[in-house]
Amino acid sequence: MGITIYDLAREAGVGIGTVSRCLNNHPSVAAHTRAKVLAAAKRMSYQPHAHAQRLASRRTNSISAIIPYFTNYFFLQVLQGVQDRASELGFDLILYGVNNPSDVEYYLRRSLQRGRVDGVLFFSMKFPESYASKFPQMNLPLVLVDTFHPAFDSLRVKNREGARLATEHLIRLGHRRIAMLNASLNTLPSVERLEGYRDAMAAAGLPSATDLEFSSAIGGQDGFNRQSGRESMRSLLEKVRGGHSCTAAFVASDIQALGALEIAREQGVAVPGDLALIGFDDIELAEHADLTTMRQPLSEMGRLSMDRLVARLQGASLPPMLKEFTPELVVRRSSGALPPPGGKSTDRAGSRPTMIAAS
Amino acid sequence: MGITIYDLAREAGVGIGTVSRCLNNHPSVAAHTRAKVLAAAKRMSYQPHAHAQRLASRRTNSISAIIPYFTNYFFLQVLQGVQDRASELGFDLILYGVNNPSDVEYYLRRSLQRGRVDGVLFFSMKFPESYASKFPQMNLPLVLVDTFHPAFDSLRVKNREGARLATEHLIRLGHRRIAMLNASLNTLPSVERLEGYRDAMAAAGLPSATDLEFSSAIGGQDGFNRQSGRESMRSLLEKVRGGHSCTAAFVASDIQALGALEIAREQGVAVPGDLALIGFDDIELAEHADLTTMRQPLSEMGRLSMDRLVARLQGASLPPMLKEFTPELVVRRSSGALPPPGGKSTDRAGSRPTMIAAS
DNA sequence: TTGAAAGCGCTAACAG
DNA sequence: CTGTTAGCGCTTTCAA
Repeated sequence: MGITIYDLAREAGVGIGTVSRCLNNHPSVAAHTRAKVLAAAKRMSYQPHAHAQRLASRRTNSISAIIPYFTNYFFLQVLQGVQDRASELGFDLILYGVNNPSDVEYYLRRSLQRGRVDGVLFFSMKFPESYASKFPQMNLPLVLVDTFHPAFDSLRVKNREGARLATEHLIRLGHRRIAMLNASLNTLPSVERLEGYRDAMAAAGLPSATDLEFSSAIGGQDGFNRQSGRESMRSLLEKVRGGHSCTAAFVASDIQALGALEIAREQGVAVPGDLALIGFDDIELAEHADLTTMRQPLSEMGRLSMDRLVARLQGASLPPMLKEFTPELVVRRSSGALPPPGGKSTDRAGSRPTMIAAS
Repeated sequence: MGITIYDLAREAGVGIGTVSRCLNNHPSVAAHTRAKVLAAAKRMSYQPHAHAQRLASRRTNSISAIIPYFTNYFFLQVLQGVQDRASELGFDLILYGVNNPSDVEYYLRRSLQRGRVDGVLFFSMKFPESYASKFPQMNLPLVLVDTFHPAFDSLRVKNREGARLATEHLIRLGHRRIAMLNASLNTLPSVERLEGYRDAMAAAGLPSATDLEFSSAIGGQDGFNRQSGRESMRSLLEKVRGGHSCTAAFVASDIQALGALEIAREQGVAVPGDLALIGFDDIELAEHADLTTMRQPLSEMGRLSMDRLVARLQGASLPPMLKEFTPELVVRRSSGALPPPGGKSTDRAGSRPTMIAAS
């Protein structure tokens, strides 16, 4: 019910082996033979059968991406990079979105099935130890993105350094009492961002202020959400009214920072006037909210993770690689480093921020 | 290099046909034979080879989704619904993200390749007429989401009605001079939303005010972006300062409304005080910006489109279906229907909006 | 109910 | 350089 290489072979007056070679750009085919076959293929509008190819060649030309909560800007950007690059390389991307924890193992098992995919991209979740041996065993390449395991390639953001840079920005602006509004400390990024914050405080000789460290895991996604930001901000403002001084806050993610901004607005606290704020991620909303933040090279991470996977596919038998990305400070108004919006704004398509490359 | 049904057959002392039947729950197998085979399968931790199955059975158990600009909340939500349901049904979802127009044909061709996928979901773009005959011809089910073609199943939002409801909301609040800030009129949704706006104005006996209709396609994505919203809003305010009266605006999408809000803020125009605003979509940011808007049942559309595709897969030979969804009005502060934020806000996890079901 | 055998459409090794 | 042949791992007749 479809044209096969047998039809082409007959049409072109050659053997099926030759047809296959022509179609796959195998070098040892006479130029005129190739021309003849390709002409026939075009004439009959031949289309290879993907699964027959895959069965015979033992390569699927597809990879799976196992990715949490994928209605989230962070993942989306990374995914965009992955899909872009995959498409360029002729790979199909099978998307496995994790909505509850049990999905993870299901998708891992499915990906491990013989011959289903050539490789796996695993995002932002703790990689289950029980599967660590299965990938090498099945000889299936695995690349971790925004998470880490010693046995596999990982691409990560330098959370600690990013947090340090963010905090230093506030310190440079003259703040001494700086709060940290964090997500769940059960996640590695939160822990690392807390460390970076403390690093910067200590390095500046500022009194460690654990009384100004807040963390909330409320509202799902390990506290990386708006509600959690609201909650932490409320706690902070309460303490401030209770007599603690505090003039700035570093928030573990932009989405939490947006929640924090809402509370500030509700309670009449001016940002950056009364309280300077800096976030982390540079999600799209950050620009709209004029939020100073740390930008992560999201889609670039996606592209590079795909490249790494392909390198593995091609047999590179290197030791596990850890590639780390340093976030970049993006200065907007919420941190108080920029003058308030003034006069006639020449429109620069959404007020382009001042960039300061992070060392 | 993997366990095959031959291994299982030997282990269980039966033929490969029997093994296959057991694995596929074929009825005519003796209970104890089945038990024996399944035990062997478990013991040897057998995994079927996806592509061999697909080649032999002529079913791939996967579908492709061709989707534009997929770093966009609208598509993401729909996609989430699709992936959810696909996963429940045991289908793999192959994601084809369209970043430039030429991708569309490439992905359509790829999807049409014999045996690659069982069905195709096509999103939000004009379906190329030149492919309209190819799908029936290849007997490949196709479902359109947020777009329309008479020959195929379509799931759509009632843009015209939604726009009418939005405009009526403003009229009900007493506004008479209501602007419409639109995206590119080359897109169907924009045209329909404009019609709905005009419908409402006419029905209320308000003078048609084409001098208050703005549209901008600047900034990509056919004008469904923040920059375009800024641009339109700037034009509007200029006109107002030039003497035109206008107290409210219906914006074709939330993302444009956010841009409009930015300009209002920059130019010291109070929303909703000086100008009431209503958007369309109910993206996540809408809540943060306290934007009144029309909510579309995004993930439900995704799930239903998948269901429809599966129905087609199972051979239902029905006439093309058109399912339309009516957007729902979500009232927040930007339209001026709610009192300004007051006193001690009992926290309702992000100020839940008042809902008014749309007719 | 079951086993054997014939493909599904292609790739790749092997002669020539 | 090219044709032939043997699988890839499974599903599905067809007899038994």
